[in-house]
Amino acid sequence: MEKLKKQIPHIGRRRVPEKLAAGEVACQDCGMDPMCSILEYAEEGSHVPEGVLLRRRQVARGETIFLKDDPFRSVFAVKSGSFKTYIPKVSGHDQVVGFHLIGELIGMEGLSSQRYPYTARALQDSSVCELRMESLAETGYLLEELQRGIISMLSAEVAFNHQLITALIHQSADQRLAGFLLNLTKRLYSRGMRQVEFQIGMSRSDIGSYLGLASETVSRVLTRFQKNDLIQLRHKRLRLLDPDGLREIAEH
Amino acid sequence: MEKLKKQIPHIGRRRVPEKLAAGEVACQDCGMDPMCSILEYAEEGSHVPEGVLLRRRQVARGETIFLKDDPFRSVFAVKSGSFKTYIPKVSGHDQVVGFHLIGELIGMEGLSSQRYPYTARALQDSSVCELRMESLAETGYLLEELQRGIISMLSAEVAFNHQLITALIHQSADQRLAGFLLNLTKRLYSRGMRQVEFQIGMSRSDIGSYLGLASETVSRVLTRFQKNDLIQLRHKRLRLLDPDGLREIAEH
DNA sequence: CGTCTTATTGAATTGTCTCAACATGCGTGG
DNA sequence: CCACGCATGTTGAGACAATTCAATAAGACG
Repeated sequence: MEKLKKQIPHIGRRRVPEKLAAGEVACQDCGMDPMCSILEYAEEGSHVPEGVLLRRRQVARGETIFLKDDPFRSVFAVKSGSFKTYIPKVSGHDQVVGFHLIGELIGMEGLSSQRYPYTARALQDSSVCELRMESLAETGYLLEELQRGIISMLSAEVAFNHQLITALIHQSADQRLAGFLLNLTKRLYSRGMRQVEFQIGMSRSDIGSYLGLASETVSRVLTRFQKNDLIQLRHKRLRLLDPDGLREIAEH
Repeated sequence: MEKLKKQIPHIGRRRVPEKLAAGEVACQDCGMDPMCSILEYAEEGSHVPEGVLLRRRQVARGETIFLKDDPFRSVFAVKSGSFKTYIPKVSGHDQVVGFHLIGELIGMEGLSSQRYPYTARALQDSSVCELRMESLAETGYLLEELQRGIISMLSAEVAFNHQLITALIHQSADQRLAGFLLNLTKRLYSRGMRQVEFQIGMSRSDIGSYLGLASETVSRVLTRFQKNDLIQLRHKRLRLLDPDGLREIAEH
């Protein structure tokens, strides 16, 4: 990603100054930025058709932006709010496969099969930017840089999943949750969200599904963390009081 | 991958007929094939430098082809034998993150960070082909088709990992092992290995690490499968006697 | 042929799940 | 704006699958 910027250094500077709504990620902190940059740069050559990049669509809490097995059209970036991606199950509980925070991308994994492998639903009122890969492909317009960005992102995703798998396998409920909380705040921090307190959109059962725990276990562990002054958790507002303590637990 | 072949239909036909050593995967069944094909095709234009594609290096059992955090150089394809990839842990057991059978690729995930995220070790005497991405990149030679192949492979990998995560979370030891055995044979079958009996290179603890089970549990379940005439397992030779029975268990 | 590693089997322990009751929050409509 | 009802979260007790520890058996390899 950073490499990409170095290759096209004039990008970013020439970007139109943006007005940030409260709680929105800045473009330079957004995961879509490398691709947006390339597209905007390319626009001068006017090869990019209209409607390839749709900016800041509002998505209401509970709304889906695509369903599992929908034909792959677009990659989305979360501008504000948060999403969960999950595989719907007939037998009761869905399987949550990911949380997508501010500045992160959704839908990339549809590239191979040309179908989305999961449903994406807003956990709270959110907004997204949409990159219509379909239109891009149709015009035969798939810049090498763009592809490189995609490759970079996908291989990062794979690495992250390896970590997740390792975590799920060997770690106790305490370790998983400590790691999860640290991961959340780390991700938000890297996107420029530097508050001490965060709104976590996901429910206990979402977290449980994602981490392979019963929602009751999630609840129990979180209250215990709270009793030990590791975190503060009121309703859906989270504050890490003792990140080092959590790290201690996560790494054992 | 298939799409790739359609786009360049003359590829494959023009390939030099190869002599297959016993137990080797045929080039047309190998995961590297789309990339090899492109490279060979391109050779006529003589843009590809020497030494980008190294064919059939022998790797002895127990030997590593790269270590975790080594600088990323190449992607490898397994021509014969099998490999495990794992994250070494100071505290005793390593975490196995993947098995790589005949015709499958290793190392792709190093692309993003430019370092290998795991160590790759031969489970038995094996041979590999090596694609030196480094040299490719240096010459500025990164075909769009090649990139598309990589993207396709990576997003398939992500999808597979989602499945794996789901499996690890909700499934019992029996289900995981049944699924694992079916997956192994399915992969071998798709690479042209059609024997009823296979040499599985991995130990019980490798399997346990990979599936998140104690090696004792793996052992117990496998012997139970054997008692129920689902499989035959002598030493390291495996035969599926009742795939439907296994499917029944895996899908519950 | 003996040694070292890997696999099997047994018995006791434990972390997490399930089931269940209760509490709290949230959105809706009156 | 409040009251109601449903969804979500908390807490407790019992059940159970898989782990751990341990002892033995069976291969692998020089």
